[in-house]
Amino acid sequence: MLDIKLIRENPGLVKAELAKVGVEGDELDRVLETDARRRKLQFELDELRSHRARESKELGKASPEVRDHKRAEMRALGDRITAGERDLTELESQSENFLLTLPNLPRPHVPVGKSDADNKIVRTVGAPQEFTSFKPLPHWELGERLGIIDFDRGVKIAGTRFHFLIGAGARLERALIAWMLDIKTQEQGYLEVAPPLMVNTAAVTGSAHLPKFADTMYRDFEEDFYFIPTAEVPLTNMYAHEIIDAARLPIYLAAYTPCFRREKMSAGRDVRGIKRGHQFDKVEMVKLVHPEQSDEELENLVEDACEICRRLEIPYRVIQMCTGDLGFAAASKYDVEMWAPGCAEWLEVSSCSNCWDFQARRAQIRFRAEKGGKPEFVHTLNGSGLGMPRTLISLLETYQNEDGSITIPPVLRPYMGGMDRISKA
RNA sequence: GGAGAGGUGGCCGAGCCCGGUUUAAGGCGCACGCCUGGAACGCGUGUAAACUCGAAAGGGUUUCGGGGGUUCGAAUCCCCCCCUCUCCGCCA
Repeated sequence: MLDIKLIRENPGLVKAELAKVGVEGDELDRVLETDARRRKLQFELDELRSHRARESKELGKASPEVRDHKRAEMRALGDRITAGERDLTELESQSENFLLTLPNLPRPHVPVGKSDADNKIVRTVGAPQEFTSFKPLPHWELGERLGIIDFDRGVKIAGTRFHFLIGAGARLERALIAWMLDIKTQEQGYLEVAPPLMVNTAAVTGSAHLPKFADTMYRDFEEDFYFIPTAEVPLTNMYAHEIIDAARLPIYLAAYTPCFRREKMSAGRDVRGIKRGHQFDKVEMVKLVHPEQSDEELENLVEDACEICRRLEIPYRVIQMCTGDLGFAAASKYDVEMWAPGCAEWLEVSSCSNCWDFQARRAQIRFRAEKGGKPEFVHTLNGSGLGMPRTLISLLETYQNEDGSITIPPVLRPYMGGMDRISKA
């Protein structure tokens, strides 16, 4: 959420920045008008309430005659206050509801652009390998031939975009998760967390997935539960409505969780293989940091994601999102893409965002810089480290052999009970 | 799911029956000052957040789990909801 004070004091700037992310700021004038009315009403109401408190106290001490005499007058005052409170609540929720629909503003260094076509390739590490003796297969063929991915039975019991991982396939994913978490916790300084996979409306609003993305999430309509679309939601909200001691910052959190997405927006896209399912596993990183650190922390976060690609020895590249492709909550964002030779494309395995104070303001995550100082909003960052299905795709396709077997990357062998190759059972 | 007990400031805890005398007692913690060679003890002072008016100094309002109601006036009375604990039931 944007700071209403920033909009109030600098509407021109906010409009210009919103234009960069493709949002017309025309409605800003309306919210400013609402805000002005709200403040005026707030002041008037405060005066009335102050008056009532004093008078009521006097009335308590007054004689019964005086009391009866003034009662009608006070009653009218009470009615005015009640009416004013109703109006104030209405104005507040109007402003609030509007502010909740505005996206974050981009950082100044983010390249201005309209769509993903304007994104910038920051660097490419490793070159896509040449397959000279045979043509690399896509993972759906490899997986089915090896019997480690079963699409038909996934569809049978759940529907399209579901699959089974079986035997060494399931084991391989579990190995990836354990290995990634070990790197996060033992080398990169993250605290491992196993969060709830279902969260309430407040949490999903705090992370800015509501109100805008309501139709992309699964939910329980009877009980105010949303199935998390990413662990970013529970991790970012972990410290909601808290004032964190500055000495505890930065907070680095890592979690493995399944993620649930309706993928309504992408109906018909990426239907082949395991690239885009309704449910997928992911290791997620979240950082809560001092505002002055967040730009630098984002760079480190991207590196923490890239480290996984490096150790798997799979070519990857880092893409800087332009203003038009930042998404709703990010002020700055990088994607990490891994090369998948079978389907011959770069796959987004990580998306790393600096959300600035956008989520912190929604979720009221604050810290106190010094004793007695005013609480300030932290900055929140999140990034995948990494998403399983696409990492699995790259891995299977990269490490495939001519006979259809898969070589297990050396770093994962300890997590596979020493197995060095997946062959047809 | 049923029954009972609860939810009060950073923490503990009184107030609720019986509405106004509370500026939410008292304690702990924390900060500062005095005391001390230095500390402990002791003494004193202070100790939330949000909104809002104001150039500032400073002022006003709201918040006793959340919402609604009664009332001139609600932490206190009434209704609904949420959460915690104890016991019972059911269940992986």
